[in-house]
Amino acid sequence: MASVVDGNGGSGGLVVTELGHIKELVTQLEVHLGGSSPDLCKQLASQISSITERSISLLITTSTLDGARKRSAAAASPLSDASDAPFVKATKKRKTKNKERHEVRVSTAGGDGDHPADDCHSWRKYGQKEILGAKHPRGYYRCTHRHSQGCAATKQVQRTDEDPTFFDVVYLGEHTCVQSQRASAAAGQAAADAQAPEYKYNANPGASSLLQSLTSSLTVKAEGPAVEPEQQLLQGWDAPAPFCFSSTPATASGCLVPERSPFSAPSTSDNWGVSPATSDSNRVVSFPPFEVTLYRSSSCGDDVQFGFEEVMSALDRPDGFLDDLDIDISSFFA
DNA sequence: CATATTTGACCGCT
DNA sequence: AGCGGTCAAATATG
Repeated sequence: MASVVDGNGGSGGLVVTELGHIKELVTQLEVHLGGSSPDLCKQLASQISSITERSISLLITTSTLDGARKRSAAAASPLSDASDAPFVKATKKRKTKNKERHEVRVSTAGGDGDHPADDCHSWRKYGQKEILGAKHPRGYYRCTHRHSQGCAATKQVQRTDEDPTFFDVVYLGEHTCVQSQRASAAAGQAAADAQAPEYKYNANPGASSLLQSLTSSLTVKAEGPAVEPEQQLLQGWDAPAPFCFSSTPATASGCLVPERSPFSAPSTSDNWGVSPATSDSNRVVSFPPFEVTLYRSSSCGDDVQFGFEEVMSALDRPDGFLDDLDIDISSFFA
């Protein structure tokens, strides 16, 4: 359930990955420290800070949520941990049934301080509960189109105990709706949905679909063993990476909202359409997290268009970065 | 008036 | 029995 693509079946490896990323950023920072781009240094420092924060969050989450879960399934085989089948014995019925469950921790940045940033979906609150042992109540939301379109997606939002500026958001179920009635910030999303409905699940269509394209149309050297399709659905949630990837976009739902994003310019989802010819190389891997931050809710549905240079520049990576990752980008930037 | 939120009641699971 | 999740009537909002 709480699976990540780190080859360890747990978040420990992820934290290591994050720490590696931090180290890499520190190295970059050292290089640029005496340089002529204080802004870059600032950005690097900010990235380091944010990744560190995520790592801490991850460790906290691991020791609470995962810990509780693992305690309840203590007898389960460690190897089966990553498949969503810890209930081998009691497969009859669970309260959460077969709903996909994805957890993310988001800050109020991009939101209004009382709510996490908009995730480009219309939610309607249907309940609130005081949760035992938690300082803050949990809000229950379902998709606005539950009745009109039978969309069964729900989410639970709860302010974290540790840091009131952060929320734990749990998405349950998949969106089956086409959000053509979304009136607010995502006005442009409707058209995008019509043409590329698989992207409607992404919090940041431009950034997410870019990386979706990257991960689905490119051959990437994985850090760990190849991921099974079922596991692909789960990664990116318990993971602190700012994106979730999926080679099966139609089943991905509710990506974490990146807090800061260089993708502030408009773009169309279909500009980043996945090449059908590359569907056989759709292995999803755990990227060294692209530091894409500063997501604004107002960018939901915005059309963004940029080229490779801009992307790499925005990602603050050298052009050869992808080469280092053994990524074949030839078919991507046509 | 239509739609969204609040909130106590209800229900199923452990 | 207690807890978490959902329902639905009352209320609020535009």
